[in-house]
Amino acid sequence: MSNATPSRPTSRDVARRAGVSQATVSLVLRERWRGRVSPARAAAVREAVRELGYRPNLAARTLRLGRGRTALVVVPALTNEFFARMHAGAVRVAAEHDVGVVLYSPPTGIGRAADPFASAGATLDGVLASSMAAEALAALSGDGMPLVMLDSEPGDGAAATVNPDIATGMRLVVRHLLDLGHRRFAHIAADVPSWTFGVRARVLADELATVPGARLVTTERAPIDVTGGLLAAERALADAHRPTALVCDDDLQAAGACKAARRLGIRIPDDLSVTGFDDLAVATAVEPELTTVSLPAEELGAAGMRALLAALAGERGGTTVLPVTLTPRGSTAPPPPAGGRTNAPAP
Amino acid sequence: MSNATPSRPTSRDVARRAGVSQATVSLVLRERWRGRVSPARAAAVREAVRELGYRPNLAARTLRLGRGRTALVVVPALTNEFFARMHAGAVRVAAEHDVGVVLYSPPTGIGRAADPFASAGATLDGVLASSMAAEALAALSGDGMPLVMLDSEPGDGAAATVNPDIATGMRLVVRHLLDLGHRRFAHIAADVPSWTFGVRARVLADELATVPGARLVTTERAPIDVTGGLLAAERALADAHRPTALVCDDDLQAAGACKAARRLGIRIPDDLSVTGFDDLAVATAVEPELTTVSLPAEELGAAGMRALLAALAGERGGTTVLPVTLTPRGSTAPPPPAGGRTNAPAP
DNA sequence: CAGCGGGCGTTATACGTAAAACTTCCTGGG
DNA sequence: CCCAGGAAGTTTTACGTATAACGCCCGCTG
Repeated sequence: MSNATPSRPTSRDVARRAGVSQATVSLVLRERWRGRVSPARAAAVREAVRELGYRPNLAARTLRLGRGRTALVVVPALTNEFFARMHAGAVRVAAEHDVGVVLYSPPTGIGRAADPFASAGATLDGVLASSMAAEALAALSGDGMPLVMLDSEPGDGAAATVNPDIATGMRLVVRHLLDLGHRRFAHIAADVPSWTFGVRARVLADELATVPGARLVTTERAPIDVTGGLLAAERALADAHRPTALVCDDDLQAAGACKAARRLGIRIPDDLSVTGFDDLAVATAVEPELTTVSLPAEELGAAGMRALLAALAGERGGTTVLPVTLTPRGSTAPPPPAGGRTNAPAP
Repeated sequence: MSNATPSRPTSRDVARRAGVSQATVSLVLRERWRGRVSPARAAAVREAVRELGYRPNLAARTLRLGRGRTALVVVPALTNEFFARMHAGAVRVAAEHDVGVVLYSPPTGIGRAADPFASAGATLDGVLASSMAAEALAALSGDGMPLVMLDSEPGDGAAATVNPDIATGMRLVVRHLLDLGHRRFAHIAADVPSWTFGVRARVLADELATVPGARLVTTERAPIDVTGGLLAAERALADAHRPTALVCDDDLQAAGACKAARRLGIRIPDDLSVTGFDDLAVATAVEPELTTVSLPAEELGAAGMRALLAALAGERGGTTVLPVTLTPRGSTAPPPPAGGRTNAPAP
């Protein structure tokens, strides 16, 4: 177990053991030996590799090849379940292709974009970035490093973009509520600038504009957490012309909104309908369960990584849009009878 | 934008530009120039570095030095909020010390431990592993790679171990319930083998044993999610001799348990007390909010990374235990008056 | 004045791998 | 019989960095 040399075996050690030259070992291991090395020797090399437990030194390989097999994944916040799931999908695909993943999560929002590249530097082959601002692109595209954007504004700098069909998701939510009879809406919006939230706000407004009498009473910006949703809902419901439907940008906010309503004695879904977004674990943890939009988070990350691998291989991909579905649950229902009026006549 | 040579500048390019040799550049950049390079030349080198936007090639540096500045972090499942927060803490500390982080999350539970080392190989300097089985140690300790365990059984193979004070956490939960008057308990336990869950079960049993009349009616194993907790609670509450307190290993399970109870017409906390563990976001999303144990997840990851950095520097650390706190909320209360009897008299 | 040590720099080499360039041997066709 | 050409290897070199080993020059001292 403990030899004189506890250091890792090199390809030269393998060569010595197999009785061949180091070059031959390299040829065999790189599967470049068709018509270059006899099958018998190749087998001997592989046997020696097995016996010594040899693993190629990645630093040396990367140095020699000019590129490694490592992708940088940038996510704003891993503690957000959606990003975590996206990341899991990306890591899974990367692992399948024997590509390592280095994670970068900006300490304070989307800020200093140069840092991760300084630390992971030349060993990186590509970048998979989620929900990032455009200025971060500049630092990268100049380096000729393939960049795939996830959940972001499709732009020129990226080799490819993979997005969930947010527009359709929000459209389904609004239609669902309109079909139930709702006309007075409030939007609890995420307080961070991001493509996905921009789309949600725009589609919400657009859809309401197509229905006479329907209107957006108020938009409240809030952090993406339970407390944020709670406080925002309190503000939204304080309005005399109270909305009957609360459209939230996130399930956590929706859960908070439900708490706020209950504290005000407003029943869900009888008096107020609430919708979330993303279909996180919390959506089925609360009561009533949240009507929400299910996003294929894992598949999004997986597709993003596949696009990045394709880009590394030279292919140039466009924008991929993944389908989303509306998942109706218990937090939405027709508005109360007086839903159309301000002062409700008692039945 | 597009030069003849789009490739990264090397230290030789910097040397040429500054009118010095490549060795001098290296000396300046490594801060090894005290009495070796004149301040004027050093400044010139730094100027050239700035102008060219030079970044050292990490692969070459790693190859030369025999070690890099990269740590492997192994977590069972990033989509678990607790692990995500732990990981965030570890990444933060690593970034502060200019150390890169490679993430490995086993595709299927805690399984093949050799894989990540194959893919990240020789460039790794140390490993920070969470909730891993002991056999994974073997593959590593032999390589002489420092290993720090998080949230795991303190063992010999690791350079250091950092754990939350799970025993105290569970003790606080049980005392809290006992003080409220509960005597019939059920345990909804995580169905994965892990140090932390073993401790919880043991402490729960031990504490109940110290109080005459107190007993554990049943232990139900369940996956760590809402549905798992829901189904387990249904089983636990089907018992004729129904428990008055449900101790869950995780907040998600506790949330599911609350749903199950409500479906059975059991009020929380009036008829049944439920406790969670970890203090995840869901704990305050549900109603009533969950009484739970707050674990310092970020700090755990941060302390683990600090221990790993210390180990890389040659220091040998022991076991660090981080304090936890009980966070009482609305899901616990004294048992109903008939709590001691099986057939409750209708009031 | 010769020697010599210290400040300032350069040249040369090693890390482990990949692959181009080269050598050797063998077979078959003209 | 001789040579083209391919199979089967080996030798050599390059990747970019860090540092050991080596000069050179200047001022100081015996």
